[in-house]
Amino acid sequence: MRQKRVTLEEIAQAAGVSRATVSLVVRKSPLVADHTRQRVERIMAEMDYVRDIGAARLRNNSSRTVGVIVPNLVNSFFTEFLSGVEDVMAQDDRVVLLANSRDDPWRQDEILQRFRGHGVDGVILCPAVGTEPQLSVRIAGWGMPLVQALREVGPPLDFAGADYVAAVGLAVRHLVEQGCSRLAFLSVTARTSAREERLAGFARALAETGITNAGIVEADLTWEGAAQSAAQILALGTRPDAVLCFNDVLAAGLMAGLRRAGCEPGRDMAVVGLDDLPLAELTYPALTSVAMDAPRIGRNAARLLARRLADPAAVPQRDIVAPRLVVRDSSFQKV
Amino acid sequence: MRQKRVTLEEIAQAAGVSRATVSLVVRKSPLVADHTRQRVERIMAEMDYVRDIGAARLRNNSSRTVGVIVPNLVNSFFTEFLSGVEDVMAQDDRVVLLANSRDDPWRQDEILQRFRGHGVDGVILCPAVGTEPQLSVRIAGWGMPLVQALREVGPPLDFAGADYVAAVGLAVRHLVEQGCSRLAFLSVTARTSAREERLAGFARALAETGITNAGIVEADLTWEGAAQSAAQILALGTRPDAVLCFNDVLAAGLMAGLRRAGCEPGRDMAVVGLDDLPLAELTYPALTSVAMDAPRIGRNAARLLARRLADPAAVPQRDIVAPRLVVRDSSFQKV
DNA sequence: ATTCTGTTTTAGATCGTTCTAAATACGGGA
DNA sequence: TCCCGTATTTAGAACGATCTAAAACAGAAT
Repeated sequence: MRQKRVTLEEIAQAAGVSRATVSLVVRKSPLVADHTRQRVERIMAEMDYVRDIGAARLRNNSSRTVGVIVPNLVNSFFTEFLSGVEDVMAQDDRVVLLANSRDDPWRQDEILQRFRGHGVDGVILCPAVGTEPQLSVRIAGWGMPLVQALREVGPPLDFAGADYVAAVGLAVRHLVEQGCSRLAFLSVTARTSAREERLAGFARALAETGITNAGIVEADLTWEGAAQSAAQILALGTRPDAVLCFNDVLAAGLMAGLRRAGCEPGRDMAVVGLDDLPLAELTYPALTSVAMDAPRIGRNAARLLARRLADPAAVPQRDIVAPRLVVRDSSFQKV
Repeated sequence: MRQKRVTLEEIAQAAGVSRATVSLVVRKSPLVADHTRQRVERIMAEMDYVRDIGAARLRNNSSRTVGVIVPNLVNSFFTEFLSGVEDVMAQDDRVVLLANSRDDPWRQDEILQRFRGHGVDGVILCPAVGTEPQLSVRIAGWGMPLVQALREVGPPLDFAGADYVAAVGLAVRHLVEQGCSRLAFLSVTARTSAREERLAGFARALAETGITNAGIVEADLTWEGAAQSAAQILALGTRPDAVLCFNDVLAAGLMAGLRRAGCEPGRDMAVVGLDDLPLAELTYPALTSVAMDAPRIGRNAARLLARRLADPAAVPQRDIVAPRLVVRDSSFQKV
């Protein structure tokens, strides 16, 4: 039995004022007299009035709703990111529409249309693999404020991410200090801006430190994928004494695979991850990683969007968080 | 520059029919003639029409929007659950409003009001610790369809969860088969229905197998909390040879704590978790756990809500998924 | 009293859709 | 030709808020 809503009209009736006045009270306008405001507020509380934001939006075009699209809800990096977004949005009394593109550009399009239909004020998007570069301008064409996060397509607009080039640099320098001299990189097959950035960081760090590139191996972005690539890594022309991984999930998988192949990570081979997910503490040996503070990136993205909503003409801004090296046990190498 | 929406009226104009007819086309009503439908559909596509769901809801009271409230976005059990919910909702062309109560009943109330204001069709709630038992009836009083998930307060209504009593039974029987004879339980301080259920399962399983209860220890629901409780467990009056943990996060933390105290899990002490999170594969030794299929619980919850929306008078239903034991290396015990 | 401020309040139109009830069109059969 | 039933279409009133422009109300100054 769907309840009927208490409306402004009814409150107005009960308070002996007009709908318009009650509306002003709801919106905390300074125009209404104190005694009126108090009376109306009391009555609203008594009658359990809940403002209909949908109806309001119809008139004034602000739904206090934002869409968030992530490519994945299993990788905890994205959920920590999401948690940061949700956090700031809740503080601003906004609500998050969540959707999972599963890294499928077609699904992503569907979701965007759905969001459009729901009248979101703006969108935070981590573009799916294979997203057309023009997507961000298409979205702009709809008049829908957009912030990209973690990955990026199209011309540089509002963006919240992390400095993976620097992150890779930190990791490589750490390994060099540990005495490693032949370094491999475990990358992923999926082509995203995040991947390009890490590869670029790898190339740059090799150049800067002069360490040997033992090779780049690609794996699927899963635990098993990484475990299977252990064999490839051990068979590389120049056998590496350290492996830097695209992220912690791959690093954890790789360590399992190496051990299965009789190569003990943290002793026979140094392994370093990226992201510093909570699981880094729980692997064995505990995983050395570079922390990216995903919740913070999420908060940044939310704030960027809030800024854009407040001032649609603002100049595009990029918020990049700095990485922090967290040394644990997997990066020692004692041959 | 916020774009103006293309409206029904404009489509109607362009197609030389009335607003009402276009509305019928949008809703795929069989009432309109085929040639009209086709013409209108073509024009809608040309003009990039997007139906305003908010406006529609205002009239017909269905927003195709559901709220989901979880107490936590870091524990991957909840995010996998969420992923299942989102999945089914997207299939039904519904959109998920996500919020995180952080296990705070007061925040949870705020969120519910916010959702109410946004006119959600219904809510999936995993109640925060300390939620008043009357909450579910209060929500019903608002005419807001509700499905509870994973945890439960108040009289039995629609609920999607897992059979933790059976899960604990599986784990205990497995440990007994391994030759364990003195069993401890690592529980949590937070008082939820999930906790009660697991404790009940523990008591029942002890009674059925006749194994010795070495004691129940409580920890905070974090990795560090569990690590610290290792000492307490080792100091128990009857020293246990196996520990069953509230969930995998605690189990992983406990294993780290035990090892730090010089007690090797999987050799000196059997450890079993619950939930079978992805991290269970990555701990060392790999964690024996009881899989609960969180995404499936999420899908169940979504379907329960869909059912309730379709038929508000349906008799309450409970969907409980059966547990599955996953044996890995942490449950062997070879003193 | 009247006029003039400035403060509060309000009627009525509006947002984009769906609903209701009624109008119109179309095809036969009488 | 006219009438009737079925198939299509439509005008106009909702839904619950906000906006605009103007009205009502004070109190002070003339």
